[in-house]
Amino acid sequence: MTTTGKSRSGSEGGESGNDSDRYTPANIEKKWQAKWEADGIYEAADSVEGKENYFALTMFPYPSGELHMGHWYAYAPADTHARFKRMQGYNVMQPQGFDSFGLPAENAAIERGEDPREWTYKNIENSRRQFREMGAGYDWTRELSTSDPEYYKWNQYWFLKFYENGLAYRKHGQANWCPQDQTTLANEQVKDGACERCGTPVIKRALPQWYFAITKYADELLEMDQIDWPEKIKTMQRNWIGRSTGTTIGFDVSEFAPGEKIETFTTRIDTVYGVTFVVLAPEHPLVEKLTQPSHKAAVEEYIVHAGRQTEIDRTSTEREKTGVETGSYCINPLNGERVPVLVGDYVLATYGTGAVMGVPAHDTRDFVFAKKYGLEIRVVVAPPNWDGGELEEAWIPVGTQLNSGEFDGLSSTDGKEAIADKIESENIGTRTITYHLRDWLISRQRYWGTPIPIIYCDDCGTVPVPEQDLPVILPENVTFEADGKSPLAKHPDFMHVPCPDCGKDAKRETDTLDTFVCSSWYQLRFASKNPLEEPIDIEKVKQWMPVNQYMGGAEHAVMHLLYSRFFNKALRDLGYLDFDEPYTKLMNQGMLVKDHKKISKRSNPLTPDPVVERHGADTLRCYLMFLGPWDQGGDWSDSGINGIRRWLGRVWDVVLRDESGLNGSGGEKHLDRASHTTTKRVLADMEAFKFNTSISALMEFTTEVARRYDAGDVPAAIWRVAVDRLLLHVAPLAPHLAEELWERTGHTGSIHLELNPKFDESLITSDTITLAVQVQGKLRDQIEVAADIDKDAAIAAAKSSPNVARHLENMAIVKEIYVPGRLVNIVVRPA
RNA sequence: GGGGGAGUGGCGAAAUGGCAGACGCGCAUGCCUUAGGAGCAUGUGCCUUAAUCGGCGUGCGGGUUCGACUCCCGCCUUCCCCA
Repeated sequence: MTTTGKSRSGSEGGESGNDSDRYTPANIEKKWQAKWEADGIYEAADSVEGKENYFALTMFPYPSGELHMGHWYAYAPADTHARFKRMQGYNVMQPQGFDSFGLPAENAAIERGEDPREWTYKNIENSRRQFREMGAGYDWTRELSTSDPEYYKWNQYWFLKFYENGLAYRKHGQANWCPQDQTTLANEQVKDGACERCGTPVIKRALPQWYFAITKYADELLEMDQIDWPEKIKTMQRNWIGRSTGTTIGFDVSEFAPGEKIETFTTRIDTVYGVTFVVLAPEHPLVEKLTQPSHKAAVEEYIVHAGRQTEIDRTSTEREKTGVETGSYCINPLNGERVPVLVGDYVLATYGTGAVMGVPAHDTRDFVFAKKYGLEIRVVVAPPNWDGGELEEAWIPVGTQLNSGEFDGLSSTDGKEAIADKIESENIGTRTITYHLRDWLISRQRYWGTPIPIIYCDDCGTVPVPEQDLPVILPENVTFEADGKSPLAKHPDFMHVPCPDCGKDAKRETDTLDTFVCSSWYQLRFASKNPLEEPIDIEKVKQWMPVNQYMGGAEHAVMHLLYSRFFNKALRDLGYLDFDEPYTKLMNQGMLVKDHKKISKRSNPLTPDPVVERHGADTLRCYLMFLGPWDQGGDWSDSGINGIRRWLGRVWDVVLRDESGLNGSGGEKHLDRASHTTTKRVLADMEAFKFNTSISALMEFTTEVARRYDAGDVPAAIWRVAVDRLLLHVAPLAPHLAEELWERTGHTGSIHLELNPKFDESLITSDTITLAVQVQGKLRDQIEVAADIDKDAAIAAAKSSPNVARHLENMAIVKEIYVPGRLVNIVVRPA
């Protein structure tokens, strides 16, 4: 079907005249977006008679400006899945909002003098518009932005509740400090020793900071049996929490520092008889006391040098391990030996006890260290069949205890327990559980965040802001300088307040909360529609939570997802929630790349708007889902999108055909089989997020429906039912197109409120089947046989094939295999 | 160094242990046409062939099996996470 009189330019949507006959996305998408919103078809009631609630949530975006193609890749398939669940009969609630506090807004202020508030809300507006253009079926009545006072007020509320219950505390300590962003960072935000946001190497800085006591929940956070999450994410969380069981043991140094011991932690107490030195972190408090005058100069120089290194440098396995002697010795409590105490920068003060026992024979790093400094390497866990010779490298696996006093001869597995027993019974140490997980550092020396509701009074100390004074409003008119102080600290009106307890002049806390606090509980706020003077609506939360399906990128595996689980458990223990986990099911989409490279604004840009303009939102949605399995990511190429556009054009064309003249017969079985097979495939694939194969199935079905029409071998009514089925399956994928065609083919009401078609297994099976026939496992023919054929008949039929017979000549049949409905395999050997 | 993915045509990819390459891109040939970034039809893994037949083929090397992209063992490459 071609139109005439088209101009050469603007062939996509600039046509006039016969537009109604052609698929022209621009003509229909805006119309339906407006109508859906006016009709409120995606607004979820908190309960619907006869329907189960289904909370579909996708990690909300940071409004950085434009939604880029990566956002589309995350949100469009997620929206399709939520639409699919709605058509499966669930009362679906799919909200959207904005995680709108954070550094980029503030950096825009510092770099370009833009007001962070204006910048942020302008971006939110823009993102909202783009979500609408995507055709996303969000319940906008639940929208929230975390930078709104009515949201962040409740961050402050939770902070106070945590504080009252010992879950929030302030501590002077070594914090991760990003010199570029001029702020502290949580451990989770340090990647490879650098700031995860800007890549600047992170240094340690002593500061008083606020923490959430997430480590109190370390053990419970390790329990993940009841959540249906990718094993990969669970593993990452387990590794991050990093529970290890071992033994803490003290090495006496009273000879040099009266009454003192060096506490060390080891998971390999079985090797304790092999200790030939002990290493302290340069920051260890005993270094000063233990350094002998003769070694003082060398140690001090070493410590200065170490202070200039980043943690990543210090712990890199590539780098040579260095150390320096203190001149002191300590006593191994197991064998009474006197071993040297060194300072080494590969030991970090912030992990474990800040000191390690050196067992060169059984630890890789200690081995290298001992070789370098000529320290003794004493084997105490003998490798199997060890000849007593020098080791080439440290022996890490299990072995037989040796040089270990009364424990000689035990396997090191048993030795570990026996030695730990002895240490505990003699009170020289204890079994200890340690975690890699640290408490969550939540203070940020930044402006664009939630003010921490604390006041410091000279007389009363740390005083929480009274609940009725919340929210502590983030002031306007602040000055931005990258000088490591929160702009709030330079805002006198904000800072100086009377003490809530005594009324004397006092100062506010000027740090703000880590923005991950905002995203730790937003799902509860989405579930609590229109809460008035409370953080969450407990009754509504019960109706919706936990989230049925959570979707988002795997980059949040150990930050957001862990914090959110912690929040849920903490709020449960504070009496707000009655469930343990926030997200029942988790799906991680993969990364969208272009030319195998990460998409980036500067070097590898990819924006959706031109594609939407040219092909429409439906085409882009479907194309992103057709690229490949969603969880494995996709590789964008411009050329492939035409295939999807053609398919949607074919759907348009076939659905709008006039079937009134159809009155043939004979093709009904074909059409039934195709219909029910398609439904079976699509229902299973959509449920499992396999959008790519769903679309393949629908492409094939589109061809079948057109073929039956062309063949004219089905009655009109039956053909039209198949077309409706096609549209219903297309609806979650290409919502505008399906809605337009649904209306044009005489239906009333939105297609998105319809239910998915069902399938009848008995209509899928056919009377005849094609059997593959193999000889020696190689395909030799394909034969058409009755579907219910038995083994003997199938084999007989196979042998009657001339091509098969040729391969059986002069052969003796060894075995005959029949796989019902699939194939025959004849195994032979030369006769 | 540890943990986890992934490796299949020119490209994106599909395949409960059972006909490898569905579906789509691209390409080729043809049709249509007011010549165009449109539409339709047919073909398209590689080698051989006029065509069949046949042979080869899922990163590499072994193994289990009547039968392996799929399961097992050992490598290689690559991506992500953690050190």
